[in-house]
Amino acid sequence: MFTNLNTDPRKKPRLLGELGDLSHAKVSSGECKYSKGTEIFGQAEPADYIYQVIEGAVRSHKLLYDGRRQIGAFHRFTAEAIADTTVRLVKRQSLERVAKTDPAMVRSLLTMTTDNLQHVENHLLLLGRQTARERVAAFLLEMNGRLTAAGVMALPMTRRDIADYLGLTIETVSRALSAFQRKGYLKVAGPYHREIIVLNPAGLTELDR
Amino acid sequence: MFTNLNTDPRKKPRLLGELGDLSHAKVSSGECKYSKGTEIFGQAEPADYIYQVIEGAVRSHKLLYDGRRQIGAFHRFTAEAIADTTVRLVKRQSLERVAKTDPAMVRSLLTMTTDNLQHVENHLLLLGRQTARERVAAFLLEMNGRLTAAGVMALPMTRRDIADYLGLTIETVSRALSAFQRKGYLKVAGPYHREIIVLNPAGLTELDR
DNA sequence: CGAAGTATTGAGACGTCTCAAAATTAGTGG
DNA sequence: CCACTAATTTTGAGACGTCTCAATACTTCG
Repeated sequence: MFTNLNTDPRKKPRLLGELGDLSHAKVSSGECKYSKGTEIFGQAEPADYIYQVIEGAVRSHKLLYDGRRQIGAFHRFTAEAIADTTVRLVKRQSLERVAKTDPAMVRSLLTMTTDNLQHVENHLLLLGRQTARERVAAFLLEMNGRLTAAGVMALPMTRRDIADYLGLTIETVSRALSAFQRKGYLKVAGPYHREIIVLNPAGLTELDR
Repeated sequence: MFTNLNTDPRKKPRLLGELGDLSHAKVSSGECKYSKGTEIFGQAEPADYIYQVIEGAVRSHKLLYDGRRQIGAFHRFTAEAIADTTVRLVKRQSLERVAKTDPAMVRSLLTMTTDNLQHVENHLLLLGRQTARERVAAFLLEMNGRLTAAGVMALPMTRRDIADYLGLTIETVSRALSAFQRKGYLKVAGPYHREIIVLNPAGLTELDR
């Protein structure tokens, strides 16, 4: 998957994901490790680099001047929490040079970007036109689709991350989850950031139509 | 610009835009004309084609089962309203064949997709975290940036289109515009769908920070 | 065990939506 | 060009949902 990973809406770096593997490509790249909670940007000129997550999990977000935050996507490469992460840095300039000699890679990049675009456009509909409960239901089903089979999954992020992904407050997310539990749509167990959710998808799917 | 143009969130066609010109490319393409209000899709299998607007203006949107709509982007190639439009159809399959022989075109597509992704990700922030007035202000400034110089512009779409673009109701859009007029941020004149807006960007820019 | 961080719950405030009516504009046929 | 009708926009009043602020509960970590 592909996305911005920004603190400033005006800067436009890119984050590479699962589809492409640039490790053998003829680009000048370097790996960097970031521990949990570290800002990946601010350390290199964002717009000049492309990032690929090798291990860990990353969230990409944008900020408004007053701190309001919107997460665009979660990127997960292990079952871990938003945790220690290794990232490969690729100079954009270098990439564009390679693009001329490696058409397959460009095609791969195009596929990734297109997939990401589809995800983000679905997210527009969610943010623009769905209620709080519909958003939380959609989020749970999205996570469920990516993870373990059969409605059992871990939620490796905080309520704040979920809220900022769904354009809600943490209180509203919490209330929605509580309501779903009361209705028998899910059960929660386990420690923070590794909560186990047992889904009864029937109810949620109806909400998420 | 690049975007989905959907009635069904599950189908994923692509709409090409200003950057690329496929008319001379070695792809099998055909032009189609659509009059105002026509659904471009439903007439060919959406997922199998890529679309490029040649003349006119197009909006792309997604729908929920109950009719709630979210517009992802406006695409404008004349100053006209969402009006009669000519579209070039390119078979996706054909495009992928060409991609192997025409790396420049793939790079062009990648650029377009990346640009579109940036636009959509900014829109996520708007839909997730900005108030109604901030959204309307951002919309006006976005349109202003694309059109005539110096704060004079035509608004070639209905309140419903604007509302669905901003994730609001038509009433809320109307109230925001009225409030801006009362504050002296803008003046409106002219007929429906060709309203002339005279901006005083100072106030709006502050709102749109 | 204590402290800090995170999540849940409650009560009220606020903003947007819904529904309804009035005003304005567009389109049509005489 | 005018009258009439349909469509769109504006405005108003109240309903509803989410946010804000505050208190409590729970978890993690020292």
